[in-house]
Amino acid sequence: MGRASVPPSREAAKQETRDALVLAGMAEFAEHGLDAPSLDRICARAGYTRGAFYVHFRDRDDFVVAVMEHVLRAFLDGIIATGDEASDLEQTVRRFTSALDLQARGETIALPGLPAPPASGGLQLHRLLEAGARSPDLRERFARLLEEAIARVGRATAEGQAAGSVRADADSEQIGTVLVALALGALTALETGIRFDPKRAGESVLALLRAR
Amino acid sequence: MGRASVPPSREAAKQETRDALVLAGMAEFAEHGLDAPSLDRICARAGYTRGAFYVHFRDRDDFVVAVMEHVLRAFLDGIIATGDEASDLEQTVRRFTSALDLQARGETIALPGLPAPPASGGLQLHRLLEAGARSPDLRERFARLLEEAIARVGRATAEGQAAGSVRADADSEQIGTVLVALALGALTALETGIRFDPKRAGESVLALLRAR
Amino acid sequence: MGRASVPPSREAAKQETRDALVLAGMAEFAEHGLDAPSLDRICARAGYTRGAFYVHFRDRDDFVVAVMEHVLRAFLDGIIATGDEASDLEQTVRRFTSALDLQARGETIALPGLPAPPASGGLQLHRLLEAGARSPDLRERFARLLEEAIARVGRATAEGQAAGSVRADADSEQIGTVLVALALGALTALETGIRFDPKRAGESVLALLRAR
Amino acid sequence: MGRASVPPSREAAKQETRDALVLAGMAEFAEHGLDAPSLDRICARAGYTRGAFYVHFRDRDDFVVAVMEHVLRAFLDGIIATGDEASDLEQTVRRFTSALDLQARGETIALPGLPAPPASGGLQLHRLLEAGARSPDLRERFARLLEEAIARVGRATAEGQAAGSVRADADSEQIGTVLVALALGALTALETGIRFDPKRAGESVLALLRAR
DNA sequence: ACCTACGGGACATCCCGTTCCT
DNA sequence: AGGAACGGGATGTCCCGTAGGT
Repeated sequence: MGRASVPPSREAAKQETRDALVLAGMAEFAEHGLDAPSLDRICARAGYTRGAFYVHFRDRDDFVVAVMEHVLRAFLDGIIATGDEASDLEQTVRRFTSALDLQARGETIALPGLPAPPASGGLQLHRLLEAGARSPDLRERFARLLEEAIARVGRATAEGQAAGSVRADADSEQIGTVLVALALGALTALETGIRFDPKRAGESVLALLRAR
Repeated sequence: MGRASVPPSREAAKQETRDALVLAGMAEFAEHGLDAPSLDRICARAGYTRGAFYVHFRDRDDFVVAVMEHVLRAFLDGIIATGDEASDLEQTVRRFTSALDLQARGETIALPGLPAPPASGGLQLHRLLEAGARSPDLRERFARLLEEAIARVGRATAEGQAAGSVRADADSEQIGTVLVALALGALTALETGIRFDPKRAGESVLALLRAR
Repeated sequence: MGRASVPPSREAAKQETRDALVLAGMAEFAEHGLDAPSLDRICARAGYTRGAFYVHFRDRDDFVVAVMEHVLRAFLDGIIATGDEASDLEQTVRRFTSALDLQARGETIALPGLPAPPASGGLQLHRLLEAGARSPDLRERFARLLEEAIARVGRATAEGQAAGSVRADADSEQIGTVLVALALGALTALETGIRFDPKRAGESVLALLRAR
Repeated sequence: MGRASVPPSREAAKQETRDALVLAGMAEFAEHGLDAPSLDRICARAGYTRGAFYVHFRDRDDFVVAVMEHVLRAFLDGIIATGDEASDLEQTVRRFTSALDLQARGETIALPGLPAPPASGGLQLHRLLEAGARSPDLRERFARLLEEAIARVGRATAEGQAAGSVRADADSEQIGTVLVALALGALTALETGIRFDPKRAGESVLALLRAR
């Protein structure tokens, strides 16, 4: 402590600028997609010009990746991390399908960290994949995250098997993989606009997994 | 009918030009993504200029959609349609996981209609979704296709149940939905680069579905 | 003649655009100097964008040269060419000093071809020289023009000598050179803001040249 | 006075930095013109960064003016001031035309204070005028200098008339004005690249002025 | 006094869509 | 149908002036 708070002026101002740009980017991308918004529009919305932009980002792609990272983190903080304790398998699946259900109704997942998700339409998985195609770094980050999810679901499965609530004749790790893939597929299915009811699908899967 | 015997040369030449452009587009998109290639590059590769391009396509997006439709059709013709008769559930799943396995090894799915898929990396689902985001028309087409797949898998499930090889305590239609979503998720998983073994995952799923 | 006037559409439109840009450039340069006006300002004033600009000019310097050529031509058409017949030496000198006198009062030389010389301050010799330093082509053009002026004044001198109105003990060609240099110097002197009366200086020179 | 004996090291170091910047500026301007060299280039050449620059100069224009003042002073010290006593008119004219003749041959006027004028091409009057257009202060300084030259030439003329070597039927002050303007014009003429022989022109002028 | 870096603004290139022309 | 090029708009680089920081 002591005098640590006196001159955060420089670093703070810089971070403020960067954040303003990222926020503006999130809003513009949510409203008009990843390609349409010009840097001038985004910078103007943040109250800066492109001169400021290129202090913080190498180029447009670098910026897109930064924004998607922010979105991804917000999504995870809001959806996964909230209740990471009571990780019983049924609850995990139901929490996820509920979130999807909200998204299916266009009500979007409440993304904490956003002033107001204007018309975001939720996570937009395909944009995340697209950004990942541009940045191996982001792709890697996303992959780590998925693997962590797989591990977590796998553990929940094993616990369920130990407790006798999940059928025992299946490799718990494989079940983790399959369920996470299914989650990705559900997101994709929603984006394609096909008739897809997340809750019913979730119940069907749970039925398959239930002991007996 | 009627005056069909006059030289179709006019129409044929036109179609030839269009095809050349689409082919060039597939190659460029496969090599450099959907955004990078300029129309000049693509047209030059096809042996034309942009003047010809705008005779056949409304704008760039229209062209992207046309190319993706072509890719999608080729994919389906090659993977699904080949053996659409012996639609027993296990075979359907295995055929798909084998295709994914090829893709996982980077050997790409042999796309008939391509001279030589240079570095395409297969279907690139996220590009298809991206294209769908631009064109409601393409999205709709893709959605219909998925729903047909769901119906087909649902029928296979029902037949399996009737034959006693698939567990009976599940709505066959829901199983179709879940399996197709799972297929989409598997494609997505591969694109993210996570450790994912399509064949093992497929076996796990079949195990869950098996009677007993 | 015949049908020469039917479709001048393309070429004419192009020339119109170019002219509009040059006109806007003249106005902006006259008001704010050669360096200050941005291309965006100039193009906006002409009713276009920079996209149009680069169809007609290689870069900013190329444009500056084009504008200065236009100014130079206008200056010559207005000042020299008007009365190129009665080229007796005294008249030539007086016409020029009168023009300078106008410029000295800030009233600018009426430049035909300009809608209204806003605050041009006349020819601004130093800008012409500056432009010449950037473009050997323009410099060359300006040099040719000066040499023609020298020749013309030389002839007028010789005629004056033949007629007995100009002292005979001087090389008429040298007199031409000296008088043109003097004209350049007078323009320069005016730009420096020193106390300089063109008419009186002209009379002094004529006195030196007069026979007797 | 007072405390003048404390080490002047502070002041001296500062002046040294300023001089280094001006010297670097002269070199860069001589090599690439007034506009092209960036402040970063100039400062790097002087061994500093822009941080040092803005301690000594308000902005770029201020710097350009400072450099041009330096150049002007060097020019005057070298050309005019050397022999300012023996101011007989013929000698004054001949000294100037000799200097011009050197410049005409591209040998440049030896500018004391320059390590080696790389490709300076001498005074470059148009740059001086350009700088004057930016700085009323410099323009004023230049104007004073010209008026002093006019006065000096005027006196020399009057003396020549008194001695009977210069024709008496002319206002000596006007002759001064005309000769200085002629000098400016001669400089300009050289910069345009026209065929111009300073010595011959000088002789012609002297002939016009000679008594008889 | 001097350096580092933030942010504003200009310029040149590239690309797309349209229009005239062949 | 296809080519050529005009004109609009976006991107990235460069440069200047300023404000923290040493």
